Amino acid sequence: MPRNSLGSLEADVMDVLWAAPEPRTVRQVLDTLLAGRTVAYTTVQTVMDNLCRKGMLTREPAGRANVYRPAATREEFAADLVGAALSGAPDPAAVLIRFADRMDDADVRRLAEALERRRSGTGGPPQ
Amino acid sequence: MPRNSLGSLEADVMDVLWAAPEPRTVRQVLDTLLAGRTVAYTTVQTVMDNLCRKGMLTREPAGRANVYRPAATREEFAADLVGAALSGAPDPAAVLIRFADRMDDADVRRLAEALERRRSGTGGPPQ
DNA sequence: TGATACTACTATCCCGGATAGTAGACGCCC
DNA sequence: GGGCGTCTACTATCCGGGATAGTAGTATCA
Repeated sequence: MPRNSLGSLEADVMDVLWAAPEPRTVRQVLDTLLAGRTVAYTTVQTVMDNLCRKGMLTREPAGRANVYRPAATREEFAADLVGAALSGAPDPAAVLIRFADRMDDADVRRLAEALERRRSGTGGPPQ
Repeated sequence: MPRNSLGSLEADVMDVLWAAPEPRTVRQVLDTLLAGRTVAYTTVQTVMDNLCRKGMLTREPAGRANVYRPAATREEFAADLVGAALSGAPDPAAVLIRFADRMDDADVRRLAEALERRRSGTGGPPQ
């Protein structure tokens, strides 16, 4: 079963790029992936090209190769997924309230505090 | 593109069953679906059988047919999806905080209040 | 200029969902 | 009680997307 709307290789590639402080070439991503699995250069290249077409990655020339960087942070992407999960639900807030029942107390506290901060208008969203 | 981890027909069937106050037979679901699309009885039957095998529906005999009911409410299912969307994110609460930026103020208020209620230990989750 | 590395294009395989046909069982009506 | 209609179970086909990778072309460097 594909992880999170991405295929398994796609997700692995995104993980590598999200973990990297700098944009990466296909070769660099491949080398990282080879630590945990076997996959051909061209396979990774195709997947990264697909991710570009889907808007998940941006590409820019660097020397004779291209470097790729995530178009969104992992958090932004995950937030999109949450939005998709909630689309079609008649009451999104009710779903999140239910979901909060499964969260641990520390996360609930952090979330509650963040919401309070937003409600009091203090917070422009960070970043 | 499939809606929310379910195929489009699967999602339509679930919508019918979630909207129904009582469990429904294949025939009844089919009749509802036929208002908006053309689909064969056996197609619906296969899809509902698949949903049973996936644990999304439960089936019980009723007269000479079976009736089907959702194994979980729409909210519970959506909460599962949210959980899946958050799995793999290193900081789930951060994702939700980011997502809250996209919610309208009324929903944020409701969510914040529900979280406060939970933190003060008042609320066993409804259901 | 030849070796190397990168890209673009293409092809194959596989899986899951969508779709529906067929066969068998069961109950009902005449 | 036998045919008719309905229901279920099983099976088959089709299609799209992801995974995988090969080939050809191009650019770069020694």
